[in-house]
Amino acid sequence: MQRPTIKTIAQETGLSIATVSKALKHSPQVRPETRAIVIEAAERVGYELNMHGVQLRTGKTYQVAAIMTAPGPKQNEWEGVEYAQLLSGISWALEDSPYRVSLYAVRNFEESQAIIKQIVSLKKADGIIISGTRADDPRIRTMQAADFPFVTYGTSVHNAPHAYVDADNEQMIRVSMARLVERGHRRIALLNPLSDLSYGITRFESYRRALEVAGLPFDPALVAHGRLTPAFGRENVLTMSDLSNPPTAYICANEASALGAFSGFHERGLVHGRDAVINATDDLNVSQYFAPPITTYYLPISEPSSLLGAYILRRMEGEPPEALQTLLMPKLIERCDDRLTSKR
Amino acid sequence: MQRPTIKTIAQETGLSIATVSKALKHSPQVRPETRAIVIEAAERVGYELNMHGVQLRTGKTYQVAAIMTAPGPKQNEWEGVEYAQLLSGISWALEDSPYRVSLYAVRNFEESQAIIKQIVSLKKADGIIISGTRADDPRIRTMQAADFPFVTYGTSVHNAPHAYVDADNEQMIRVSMARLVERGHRRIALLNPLSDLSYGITRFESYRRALEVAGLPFDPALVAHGRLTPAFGRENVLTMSDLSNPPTAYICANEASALGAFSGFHERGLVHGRDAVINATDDLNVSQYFAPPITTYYLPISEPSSLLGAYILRRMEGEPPEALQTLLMPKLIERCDDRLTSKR
DNA sequence: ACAACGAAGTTAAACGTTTTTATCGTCCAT
DNA sequence: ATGGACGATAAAAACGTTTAACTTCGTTGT
Repeated sequence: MQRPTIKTIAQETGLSIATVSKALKHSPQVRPETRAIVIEAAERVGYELNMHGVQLRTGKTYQVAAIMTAPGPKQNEWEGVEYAQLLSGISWALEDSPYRVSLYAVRNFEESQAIIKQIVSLKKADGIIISGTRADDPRIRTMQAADFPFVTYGTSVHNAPHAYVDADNEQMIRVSMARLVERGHRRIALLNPLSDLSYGITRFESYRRALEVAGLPFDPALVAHGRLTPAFGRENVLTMSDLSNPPTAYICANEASALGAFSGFHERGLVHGRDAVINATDDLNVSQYFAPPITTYYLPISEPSSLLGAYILRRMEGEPPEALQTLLMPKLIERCDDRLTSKR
Repeated sequence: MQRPTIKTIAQETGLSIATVSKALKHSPQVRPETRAIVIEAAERVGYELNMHGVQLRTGKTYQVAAIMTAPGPKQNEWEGVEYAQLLSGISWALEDSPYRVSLYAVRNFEESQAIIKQIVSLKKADGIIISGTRADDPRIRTMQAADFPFVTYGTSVHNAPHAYVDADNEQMIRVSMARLVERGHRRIALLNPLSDLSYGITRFESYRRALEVAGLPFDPALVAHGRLTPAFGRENVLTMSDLSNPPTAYICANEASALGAFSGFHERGLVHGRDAVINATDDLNVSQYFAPPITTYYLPISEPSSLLGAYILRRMEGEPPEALQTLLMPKLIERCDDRLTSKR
């Protein structure tokens, strides 16, 4: 029992394989009645398109490469956990298309660069989705130079525009800073991602501007850049709370570092709401389970992920990238008043 | 500038494409000198094997399907986050092979069943990796019936043996129960995964046996089955702590439910170490950042994930499944003494 | 009435491999 | 010298699809 091919249908209907092929893809060159016959026969024999034939003939792979930068296997840290939901969101967005998600796990930026060059030059996929963009990202230049469809999770500044999805980090920090200032905070710490990441820069710049607007001085001791692990959050709370003039609020870039910040509070005997508060950016809705629950800017990760999937499809169809750019504003969820109960 | 093929090399060397093909795959039918010439030419023209040709010819896909059961896009909960690390571990294990990880995100068990049937019957992959196994898992029967290579993350009881990797849940619960009993606990709650999951059953049975060994009564009110979200942990602490005879220890099946349990403690004003303690199974090393840090049975997820990758490769090579079965014992990390400071 | 045309199919080539079968020397035993 | 065996390479077919080029036939305009 061989798997049926278009040849099977051709024999079944007495037509040629060319006509069968055209009928199945709704070519206008074949009469509706003929098409009906073909479709009927296809269903009867249980025909399913064999992608390998298509791929060889057309050169298309029907694969979307998702590049996932995760820490090395030795390094077990709570980092990059949101990738799971990101990937399923993308996968679902491609569900009704012939495309599949092909996963490329890389350890660092250099590896992702190498993988992307390979995918582009060897056409191992029809489209690429990357995250962790830098302001001037060489991977983006590679893909643009080859006119290769791609979407980034995160913005960048390039001469040629590209498709992207991102949280609106500028607005988020601006709103968040204004809110804290309004609640009496004068020393606000920023726990930021690595400074070469595009959104790290955006957040930092927005932070500085917010300070200026509020007429507050900038103190470099209140800003940390690093990999957003719990360890990072913890260590920075430990050092910053030892300052002669410690911060009364910490803005954490994700929930992992916020959890670590709590751990630092516990170590130092700091009480959330009395000595200082923690705000976070959250995409897994986990900070509602912190003790106490904290105020977060919540962007359900399903939103950007399904957009990423939709955008890569449209890019592969040839749609210009200008129309495929979205900044999503996270929703403020106030779980704390965030005013300090006793002035330090 | 076309991409070079074996035809290019054939012209370059004056040999036939058949000889070139054989030379490149180290067939003994070709003289070493001839092979050297071929290899040299291949490198000179920058030849790379075109997978589409071999896929069509051989019928192999060089894809490993990873089935990932994640909650629907609407449902943003901290669940399944360990998939990210699981997937990268698998991806890295396949790195030096020609195989790639193809991702299939499904919403529930039924969907995963349908997808697997499709992959098997349409040969959309050469191997499958699944998780969330049930004691008697219809997906496993599907794959076994078709003699399709697969590895499961989680055990099952089937007449025919299959390749699997899992944590040693039986031992883990046994050790963990004995340790708590030794520290004076008489009312121990079990926050368990859904009862149709194989490891849920294993854990539950081990729990009951441990109670018997310790001479303690079984109280159904101290056992909960459910999706291991923070909400699950929280709600069960809330209801169980309201019992007239509440538990003094909670064994949580993962770190998400442990976090939720802490949230429940906070809500009820319970103090960890005084009123009750929480133990957890951890694979992301995150419970060290809880306040206070708790005792966990830690299995770095990189271990099972790289085994999964290695095993699926060996299964696809035809190795019998009996040799590809591993139970990993998590490491006990005591971050608390777990004796209650004041008898309730 | 006839060239030109268009609609609807067919033929055949092509994509890049692998693999079965055929060819051609060379060497050895008889 | 002749036949057979063997080692190394070549020729050709095949995997399933798409598509350019061609055929056929009925219709249309002059």
